[in-house]
Parts: sequence; C-alpha cells; structure tokens
Amino acid sequence: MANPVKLAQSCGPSPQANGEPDLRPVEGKAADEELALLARALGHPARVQIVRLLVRRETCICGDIVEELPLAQSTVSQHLKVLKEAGLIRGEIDGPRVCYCVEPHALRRLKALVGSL
Amino acid sequence: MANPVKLAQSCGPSPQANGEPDLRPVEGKAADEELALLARALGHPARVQIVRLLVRRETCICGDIVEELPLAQSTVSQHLKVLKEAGLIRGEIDGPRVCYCVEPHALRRLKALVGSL
DNA sequence: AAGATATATCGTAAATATACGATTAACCGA
DNA sequence: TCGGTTAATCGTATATTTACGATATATCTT
Repeated sequence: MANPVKLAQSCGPSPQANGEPDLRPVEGKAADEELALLARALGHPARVQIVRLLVRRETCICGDIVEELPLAQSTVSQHLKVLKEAGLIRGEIDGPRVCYCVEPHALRRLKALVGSL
Repeated sequence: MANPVKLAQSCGPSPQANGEPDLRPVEGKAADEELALLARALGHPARVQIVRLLVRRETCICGDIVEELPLAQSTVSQHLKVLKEAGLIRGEIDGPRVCYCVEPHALRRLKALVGSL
C-alpha cells in the first residue's frame, strides 16, 4: 500500500452532489414547511454550534463534537439525530466511530429559503 | 384636512431604523444563541407564512392574518407573540386593531447569521 | 474470545409548544 | 354611554423537546 497513513476522514461525496442547482421553489406551502423544518433544526444553540463545528473543519470530526459541547453524550447524539433528520448533516460509519459532515445542499437550500424572505 | 382618505396603515419607522450596519459578530456563543432564537421563531410553518405575508405586503395587514391562516384567532395571536418576542415583527396599535410589520433589521440579521454558516 | 472504545437507543422527568374555546381589555362609532 | 369589533390573555389538554443515566450495539485490539 502506497499510503498507509490514516487520512483525516471525510464523508464521501453526498448522494445528490451533482453540481445541479436546486429547482424547487423558494415560496409556497411546501417551501414554508421546508423552511420551518430547517429552521426548527437550527432552533437550539447546541445544534447551531454543531453545524458551525462541521462547517469550520471541512474534515468531519466524529465524536469530538461531544467533547466540544457541555452536554452528555446521549444528549449530543439526540441533537445530531435532529440535524440528520432535517437533512442538514450526514453521518457515515467509519469503523467503531461515526463521521459527520454538513450536507452542503441543505445548507444552500436553507440560505436560499431564508434569502427569499 | 387635505387628505381625509384613510391611508394604508403602516408601522412607523423602526426604533433602530438608522441606516447603520449591524456591528455584532456573526459567530461565537452569543451569535449562536441569537441564531437559535431567530431560527426557532421561524420553526413553524404558520410563522413562516406570517412573515412572508408581512414581507410581501409592505403595508402591514393587521388581523387579516387570521383570515389567511387556517387557525383560530387565539392561536394566530400566540404565533404573533412568538415572532414579536424574537424581534422579527413589531405590532403597533392603530385604534381597535393592531398593525404588524416585519422588523427589517431582524430579518437582515437573520440572513447574515444564516449566511455565516 | 475478551476487553476497550464509540455511538445509538431506551426510559424517564421536567419543561415548552401547540391548539382551541372562553373571556377580558381596548377602542370606535352611533 | 352602549354595542360592536379587534386582539390579547387565560385555562386547559395533548404533544414535543430537552436533558440525563443506563443500556445496547458495533467495531477495533489484543
């Protein structure tokens, strides 16, 4: 093996990581519900902090998140679940740990929706 | 009186409607909490709809909001209170009714915070 | 196979959110 | 001053959120 060094792990390319623009409308009932869903996911300081953490280090830190937050591991796991269910982050199993990254599309989408206000 | 016609009512200028830019940082603990607060306020479809309504018509419709939403008057009033407490909208008493408008600064601030992600 | 480590899930308690109808408060017009 | 209208608040039932410790699960290491 040419490179036995453990690389900084990162989630593989996002499933919908085709460079195509998001064609969904930014207004209307569906958009309102989408925005509400995304906003609700960001509606807790710990989750904002988590997203910021994942955006800053483009390499996805896994359980380091727990160390950064003043919360129990189980609570952090719950927050991660909320963010995952909203589609804002993605987790990828990497051996015994899980590697989280932001979903750039979701973030872009959120910005577009908020921008439409 | 030169113009006895009832003008489309609109909230007066916002208290902090000085054209000055918002100097608060978009990152850090305080910013995280601010973003969480604003996001949480948008975390319900009815509230997104209300904000959209108020943005679209720059003249602030008052109780017409109740008619637009499929919710009881008291429920709409509760949602308005949430938005008001988050600083996203402002209500001004106009006779027996109340005139709501968005707070452009808060909206700009939200966009800046989301944009910083 | 056994132990160590990382993460998710379960169970639970307390707090908050959501919705409604009923009531109250404020104001206008007759 | 008396009704009528508008909006807020109250009381309440139900659902969701948030937090924790305990437990389960899955993977690595030895």
